Amino acid sequence: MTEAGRPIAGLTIGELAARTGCTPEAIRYYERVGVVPRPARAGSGRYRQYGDADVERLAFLRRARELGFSLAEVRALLTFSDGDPDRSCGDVDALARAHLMQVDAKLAQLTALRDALAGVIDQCRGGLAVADCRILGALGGGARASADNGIQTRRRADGGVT
Amino acid sequence: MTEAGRPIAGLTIGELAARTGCTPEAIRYYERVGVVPRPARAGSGRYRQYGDADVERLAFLRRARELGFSLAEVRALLTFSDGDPDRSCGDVDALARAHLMQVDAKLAQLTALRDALAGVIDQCRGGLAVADCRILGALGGGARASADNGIQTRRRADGGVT
DNA sequence: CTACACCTTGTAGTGACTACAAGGTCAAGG
DNA sequence: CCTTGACCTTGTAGTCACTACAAGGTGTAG
Repeated sequence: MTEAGRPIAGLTIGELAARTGCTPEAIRYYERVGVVPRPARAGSGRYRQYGDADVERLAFLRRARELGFSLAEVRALLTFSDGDPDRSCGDVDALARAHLMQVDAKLAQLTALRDALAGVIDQCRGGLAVADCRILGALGGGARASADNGIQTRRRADGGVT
Repeated sequence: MTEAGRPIAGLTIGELAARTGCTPEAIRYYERVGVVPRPARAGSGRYRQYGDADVERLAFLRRARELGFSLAEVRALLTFSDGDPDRSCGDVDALARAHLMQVDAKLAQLTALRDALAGVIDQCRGGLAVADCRILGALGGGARASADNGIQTRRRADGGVT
């Protein structure tokens, strides 16, 4: 790979960081958890030395993270691309599709949240006294209903839409 | 408050949890970080004893969390509603609006992510060899461009769209 | 009296880093 | 040669909002 231009001789972690948009701390973290391999150390000192392959791997990692893949998913993608290059990419496709479904689900949740929040805000003109605030009312108002409903599910599976 | 029905005498943490949809562990956590006050302990034993006000506060907290407010924001909202009830609720309104803007921004990012991911998937028919996989290509392809651009911003402010 | 469900505290783990401390190394300038 | 200062090294602790677990205490029903 890297068909364009001369190969990069030896990068320090800071240079690699600058080229890939990661921080050196993040790169060391990736190394620690085994998502990127431990690089050679320069003969003279003991600084980490990176090359083209590292730049690519890290750029890949960063892009995948930006697309919302978890580090575990990125690890899987990297395993695929590290493996037999003649194998079918069906696994990669499946992972990406599964992730897309998750993103769509999250999008739906977030949209619902947005509308609920906008609705709550819409009821408040901001000029009321706190005692009559519609936002606080809307947020607090459900307690009685819940209590009247009696005991509900514990251990909810939230989905963490934050 | 609780204008409907008789007041609740004394709830254990488990009962409070069931009524508010939290877990007992989460409630103890909220107490530890000071978002909910330390309750009285029953005279007989040393179990936590909760009442109506706690049910309301916790229900409020949970609803606000479900709307994506951080615990810090919930704390602020609770401080407003704990304070002078005659004060204007403009602060509440401002906080909610700021939060809505954050949600909208996240929504935009997530939508862009979705489209990028869908586009990447669209290029792959799943039958290719890994070496030619369009998904891996699309994710890894930017390394050279980035490298050619030279050094970029470090310490990016990500926005964390996950 | 014994089982059992629930409670108590405290600690450690999650994900994906970030922040800091205390020290080592390297290239350039004087 | 020596110093300065930027960068690197390791290791540890902190973030957020919890969850999970361990080891033991309590309350109630049979």
